[in-house]
Amino acid sequence: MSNDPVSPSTRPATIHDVARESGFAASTVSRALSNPGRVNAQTREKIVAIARALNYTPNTQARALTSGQTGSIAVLVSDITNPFYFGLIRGTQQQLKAANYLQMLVDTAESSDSEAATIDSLRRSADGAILTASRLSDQQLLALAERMPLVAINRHVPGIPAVIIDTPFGIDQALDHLASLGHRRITYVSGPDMSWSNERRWQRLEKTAQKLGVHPVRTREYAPSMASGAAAAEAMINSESTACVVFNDLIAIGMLERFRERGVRVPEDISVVGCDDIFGADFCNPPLTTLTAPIERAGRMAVSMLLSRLEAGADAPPPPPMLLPTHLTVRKSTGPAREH
Amino acid sequence: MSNDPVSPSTRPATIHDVARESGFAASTVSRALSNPGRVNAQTREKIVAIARALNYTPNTQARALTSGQTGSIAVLVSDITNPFYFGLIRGTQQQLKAANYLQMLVDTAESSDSEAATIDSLRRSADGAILTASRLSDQQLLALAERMPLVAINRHVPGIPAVIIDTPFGIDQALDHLASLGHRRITYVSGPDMSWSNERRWQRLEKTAQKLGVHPVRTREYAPSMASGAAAAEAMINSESTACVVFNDLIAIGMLERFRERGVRVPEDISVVGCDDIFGADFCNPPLTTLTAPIERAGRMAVSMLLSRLEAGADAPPPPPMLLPTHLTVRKSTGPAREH
DNA sequence: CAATTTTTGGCAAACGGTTGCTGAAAGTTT
DNA sequence: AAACTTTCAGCAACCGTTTGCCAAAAATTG
Repeated sequence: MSNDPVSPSTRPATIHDVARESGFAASTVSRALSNPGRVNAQTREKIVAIARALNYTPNTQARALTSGQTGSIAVLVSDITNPFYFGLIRGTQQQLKAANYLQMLVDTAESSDSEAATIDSLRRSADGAILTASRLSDQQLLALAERMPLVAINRHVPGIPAVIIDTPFGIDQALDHLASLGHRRITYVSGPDMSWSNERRWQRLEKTAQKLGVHPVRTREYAPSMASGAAAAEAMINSESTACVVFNDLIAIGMLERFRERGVRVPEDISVVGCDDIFGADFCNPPLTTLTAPIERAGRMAVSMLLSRLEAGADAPPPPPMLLPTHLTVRKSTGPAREH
Repeated sequence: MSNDPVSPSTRPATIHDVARESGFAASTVSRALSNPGRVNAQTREKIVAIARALNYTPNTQARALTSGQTGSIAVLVSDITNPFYFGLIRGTQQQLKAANYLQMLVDTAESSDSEAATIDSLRRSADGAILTASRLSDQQLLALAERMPLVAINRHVPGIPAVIIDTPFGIDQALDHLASLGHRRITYVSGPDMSWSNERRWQRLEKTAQKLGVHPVRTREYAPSMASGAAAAEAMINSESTACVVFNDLIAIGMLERFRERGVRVPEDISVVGCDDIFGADFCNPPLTTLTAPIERAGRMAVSMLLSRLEAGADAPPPPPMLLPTHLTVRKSTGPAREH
């Protein structure tokens, strides 16, 4: 091949260049490229050939202006620091790429005011948004959903399409597991009070524990970071529980570290169950027994849901929330309860 | 407050709505909002007030059409599966957000053909791009750089602005460390042959090892994943080296796992040094001695570099590559060489 | 107070596409 | 062969901004 795959550094060819070169009108070129049935096969062929030769790429901005379609989806995460989101982002990225959409990654780390404002400014640049762990109120969320197609992850608000990882379902398995190992007093190491998932997990734990004749205890809230695992570990040491279920793996792994520093053996002295099965849960020390969540799959589902919603139009009835099951993955951080 | 922060579900206000409401022309509104000096202070105030009341958000697409500025930057990663990139993405995200840019995250997982094509289609939707571990040839990269502002990470091509994590510098420290522990034969566990960083690391290791009177050995290439760590570990076991420096932490952690399964003790039998210090390197078992790279900082730097390049204009001379130092973080995976 | 300069706001033409409408050409039916 | 239908391509308006140019108004100067 003598000619470069990359043309000289002139400005990109427009639809008008293709029109001039081919002798057809711009409108015909437009239709030839995006509305195949609307134009003679021969004409289309000719136009397509010329477009390719000119290395023509439609300008997404301009297209968005009339069609209203931007070809990109915003993915909002509340804290890009949390590895849980990595799986999610990976999932959304895969699916978006497959559907030829672009992913706009946005970190909303701030107050809910800024979150609403951010989304609002995005409304023009994205065809829809995927919200993970949104801090918006139900009303804010609903108001937003009227203005822009939305899918929420791990958040249930009636009327808003959602993908929900059914960790409570896994909680039952975790409690069965712990109860059968002889644990009679189990602490739930709580995540942020504002977190919807956190509340759900605790409620399920409380209920199921009572059924199993196990005594449930709840800690104060801890930020979802490894660092706060240290404090949580101390709290566990001072408690009388022999096992804990932790809001997420990040805190759990932090606790493991602290336990080792303090000479507390896991699982001989204390059993630990995490939630999510993030990257690292399998190779930490000891490997963490955890509720494996299909994180990537959740990301992919959310995208599919959003995309099919875009096709269906906003007036279509919102689909029911999609529940993704979790399962307990037993590793080395759980064992028989210690004797008193 | 009686009125919602979110207006009713009508379509968003345009500049014309603001114009009509305020009695000024659209052009004046435009100038009032984006070209402060060009308009009377009072008029501006009035317009700003009305714009706010109408909850007006400029349409980025339309703006991009005339101004040529999209307000977003593309970040290309070759494999979003690799946690190394998370740090990077986090860094770019932070800096972009601070500068009020949007991040378009793109996974180029494929052949270099598709990479070039992807970037080309992005040219219209982004003001610039950050390339991490690009598989493009030097020429392709240079051609691309003519058409769109670029910053490369960990890739040096003369004429292309770059941020380079100076791992080779750290390699020296690692070798000093290992040599002083009595290791006399050190294996470099190689990453992908095509990787620029991989080549640099090996060359430095080879050179420095010889200076220190240590015998350097190089393995075949391994894919940068935990899974390939198993094979790499086997290779180490069958070799006569007592220590290894591994292309990256991902492989290294995979090796650690395998060593444990095989009953090989780290660091008693074999010492392992990783590269990058990714999430997890501190809590794996044993915690990994590694070359800590300022990953997030690299992301931030790349963004700053790109942004200042956008301001300076493409004709400004390309800045020299920015070298970011690494340092050895000693944890528990390295120890005295075993006796023969 | 006339002449000149500076401010300030409006008109209209882009930017690069899409799309409703129109009419010519071609094909079909009687 | 006339009447009717379908296919196909072009015209022109429009999407929401920005910006060059112009003129009215205001401020400055002589």
